[in-house]
Amino acid sequence: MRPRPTLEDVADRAGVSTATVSRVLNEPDRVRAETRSRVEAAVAYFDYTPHFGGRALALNRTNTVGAVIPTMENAIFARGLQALQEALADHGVTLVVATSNYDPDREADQIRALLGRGVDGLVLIGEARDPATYEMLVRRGVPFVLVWSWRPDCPWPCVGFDNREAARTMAQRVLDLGHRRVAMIAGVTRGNDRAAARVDGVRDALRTHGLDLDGSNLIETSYTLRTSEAAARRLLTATPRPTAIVCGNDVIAAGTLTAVRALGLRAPADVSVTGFDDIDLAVVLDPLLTTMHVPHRRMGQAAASLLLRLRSQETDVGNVVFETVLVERGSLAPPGH
Amino acid sequence: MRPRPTLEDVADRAGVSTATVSRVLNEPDRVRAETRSRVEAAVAYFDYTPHFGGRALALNRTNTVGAVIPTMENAIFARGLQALQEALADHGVTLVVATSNYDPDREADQIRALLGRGVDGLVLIGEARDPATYEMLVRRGVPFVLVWSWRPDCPWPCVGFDNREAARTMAQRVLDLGHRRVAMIAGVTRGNDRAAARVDGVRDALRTHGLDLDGSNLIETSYTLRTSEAAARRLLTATPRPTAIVCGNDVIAAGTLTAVRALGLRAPADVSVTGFDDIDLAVVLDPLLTTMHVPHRRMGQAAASLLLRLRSQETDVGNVVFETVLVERGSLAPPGH
DNA sequence: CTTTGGAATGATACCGCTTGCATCGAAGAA
DNA sequence: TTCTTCGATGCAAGCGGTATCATTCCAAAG
Repeated sequence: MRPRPTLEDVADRAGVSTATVSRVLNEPDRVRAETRSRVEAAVAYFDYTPHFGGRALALNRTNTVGAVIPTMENAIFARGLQALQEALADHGVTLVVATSNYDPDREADQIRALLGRGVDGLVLIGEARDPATYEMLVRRGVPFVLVWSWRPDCPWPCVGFDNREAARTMAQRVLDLGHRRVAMIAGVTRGNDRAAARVDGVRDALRTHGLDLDGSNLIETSYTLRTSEAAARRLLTATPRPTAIVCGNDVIAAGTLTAVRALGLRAPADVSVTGFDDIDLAVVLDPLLTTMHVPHRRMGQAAASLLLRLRSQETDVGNVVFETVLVERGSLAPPGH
Repeated sequence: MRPRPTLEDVADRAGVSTATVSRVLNEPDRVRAETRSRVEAAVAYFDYTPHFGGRALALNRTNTVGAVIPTMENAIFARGLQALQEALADHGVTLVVATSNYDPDREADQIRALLGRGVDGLVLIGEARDPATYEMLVRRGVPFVLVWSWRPDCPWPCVGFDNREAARTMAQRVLDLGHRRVAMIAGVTRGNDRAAARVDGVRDALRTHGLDLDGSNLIETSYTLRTSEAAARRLLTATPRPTAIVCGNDVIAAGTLTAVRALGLRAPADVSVTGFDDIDLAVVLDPLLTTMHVPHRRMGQAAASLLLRLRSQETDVGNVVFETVLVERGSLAPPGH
């Protein structure tokens, strides 16, 4: 195994200086065609690729952006990341993904790790985090964009939708169908503004009917099948049993449907169930899940676009707000149907 | 926004040389406690973090390893990646993930891209790829490990299980229950040795009963709900209808169950369905999916371990083979039950 | 023929960090 | 007291690129 070829090796073989080789690689037009082809031959001969570290040092950029997401274990973020990655790749930027497992401290660690790795841009999920983190990002001048949340007056560049409003819409629909014993299984709201906003939205809707969410009809759970099934069991074995359960996301809804079945009940006849996010899972459940569709891919693309603009010194790129769409499938029906 | 602090800034403030600061950061024991704490104070003062490029250049390593997976859009690889990432992080190594979308050419591109980013290790899925790619990896001396496949005499370091044998076991079980009209919906086998091995395994089993897989009872499809549902419809509307459909993975099985339901049939009474991989999806389907459990997390951990050893010049690290376990749930039953 | 302008290329100073080697000083040995 | 030893620290040479500025060369203008 020979040592890795350097610019100088290529330059020597082509009989030019390293400067010229560098130019051939970066601004081909600036060198005479004949020279260029000689250099290209030498590059091919060595199968030369620039040394990442050298380049990063000279340019002071890595063309890498990082994303910190809560988890890869459910598909919620997958599609958005895929779109993000593709859009960035079109501009020669690589995406590095890290996960926080919904833990704010761990998220901060991962952000630090990515910065240490020299990312020159960051995509973060949601808005809720320690102000010190924002301060650090601003101080270091690292461009970043927040995805998945949007609210009026968000002070940071963000791409998302109004979780609260979307959840309100969903709950309103449930109420419109005649449900009055409505419960909610929410995601853990600590450090998770999306989960919190969804709770608020459901509460907003319930209040217009003089109802509320409290200890008796609101449970927080992590986004896993196991824990959400347990939560659903609690709700479903209470008296009186709710006629509808609004879930914080599709995974929770899946767990809930499992509990419904396990208890010998039927959805939506005995209890309606709604989800949120509209991941693939929603259409393989039985009954098909009524859920709030979120434009995953478009969020990923928009995040890429904002971030690229921020990277090129553009300031004040604004926000991008998407609409969500309530997708009615079989899991929601009037009570008793 | 001040310019990023450098080692020199820290050194000046602490009244020492850059060499000492570097030592404090990398081999704290080699510097006197009193000096060390002065340096640490200066580091804290500037909130200094080493420049990635500078470090990579001086050390000629990035402490980054790359993984190229087919897709993030289904959960098959998520858990393994998570485990891989955690295990690597314990050793100060960052994981960078890229996706190929099951396209061999694109995979090669992504490998090149990762090498260009200076990864000093690579995790790849499966064994099937252009020999030129292997040659390049060897020539550049980049350590790599293959995950998700294993076969006797695999010439590369790999971590996985015997897909063929596992598929054979599954098909054998189907046959043991009395099924004779058995069909398979496989993943696309081009460039995917796991998919191909699973087909081979099923074929092995069928042959012991004088049966075979051919154009009439074998369909290849991409790993998506939409395409696999379409494939299942084709099989289920043929005459005579198969009494069991062995699927190349759980996603395909989910699509198949959707088709079963859409056609007014019932599983397993009218047709049994089996999956492969045992992702979370398997336990929210109705009926619960009989599938082959694959030790995702352990594969991720083992891959990390092998790769770390290869990185530290260790050679000939061998392979790691896992057993898979047939998990019987509700979707498989004797024909006509 | 000389002059001049511009295009092509070369020489070289960084970029920030690590590390081998030199230096310094204090403690222990002679 | 002088010499040795060794731990602690500094000096400075890279690591592999990029980019500025200087130089060369050639052709067209004078």
